[in-house]
Amino acid sequence: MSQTQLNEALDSLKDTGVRITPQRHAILEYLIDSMSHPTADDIYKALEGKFPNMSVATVYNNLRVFREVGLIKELTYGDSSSRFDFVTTNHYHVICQNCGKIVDFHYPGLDEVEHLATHVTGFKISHHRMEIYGECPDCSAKEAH
Amino acid sequence: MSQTQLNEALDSLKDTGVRITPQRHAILEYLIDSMSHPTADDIYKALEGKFPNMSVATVYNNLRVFREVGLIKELTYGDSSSRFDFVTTNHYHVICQNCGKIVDFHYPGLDEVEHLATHVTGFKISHHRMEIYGECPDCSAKEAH
DNA sequence: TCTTAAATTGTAATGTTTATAAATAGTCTA
DNA sequence: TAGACTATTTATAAACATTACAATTTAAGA
Repeated sequence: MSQTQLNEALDSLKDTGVRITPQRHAILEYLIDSMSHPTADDIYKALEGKFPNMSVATVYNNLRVFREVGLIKELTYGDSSSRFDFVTTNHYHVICQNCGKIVDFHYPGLDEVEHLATHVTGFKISHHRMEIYGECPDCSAKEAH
Repeated sequence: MSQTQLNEALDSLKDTGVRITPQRHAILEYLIDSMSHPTADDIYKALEGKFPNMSVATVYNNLRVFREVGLIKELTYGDSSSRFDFVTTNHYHVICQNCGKIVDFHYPGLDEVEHLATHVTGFKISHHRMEIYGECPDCSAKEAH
């Protein structure tokens, strides 16, 4: 795991005056380690062993805190529940419409889109998000069988 | 209103073997006319006068049908409920993070992104979505007061 | 160690969306 | 046009994710 990322995250929490609780430590650690994009429930279930008494509300509360501090991004796809992604470098996501697999896709940020949007709409643009949808190689292979 | 769009939509429903009911007609008409991006509940409330007995389930059912036929797009932003958009030309959305206003932003489709994603990930890409976030002029003006 | 405000917990409540079964109504055929 | 078949609507209940709340616990600074 990336101890550096975790420490940096903890520091930035301290700087914002957010207390470091064992639960927060564990949730952050899980978000950094898991190469997936877990839902709140995924996190809750994954930490059940370590924190048998942890409440679902704690997971949600802290995910909100982390989001407000800018440590994580909330991804809302079509499905019922949000997914959470630890913020590292700028990247987009490619999503398999068949099995739901999410693959990181590094691509230079589309700054020119934001600039044009500023001109056309008069908005003060802060950021954008993009997702790319398709079928992953595994699913394509299975289909061909 | 665009009678043409409505008729084309009704035709493409007929072609797929979907029955034209008064409720479907009204929901489609509302989606085409409303320049906003309504939620299922918005639609339900808007048609209450015309169809006092219409069920919420009918709205949801038909929005799913329309989506499957490709007439509308379902947009899942951060908020609690999905929004629905009648598909016309390719455009993206600029969203005000303060008041929630959604403005259409016409921009040539980012085909090269899809191509690169194909190469890098091996996915069979079908489409992508992008949203741009910021603060609308009205909200900026109010803040400055 | 003590104090205090913040965080956690457990539970109830909210709100959106789906499932289900009975009633209704389009559309096709004769 | 009438009748039959099946899709659709309705009403309601259920599922599900997320939030609100009050009581308890705890992190962190003095």
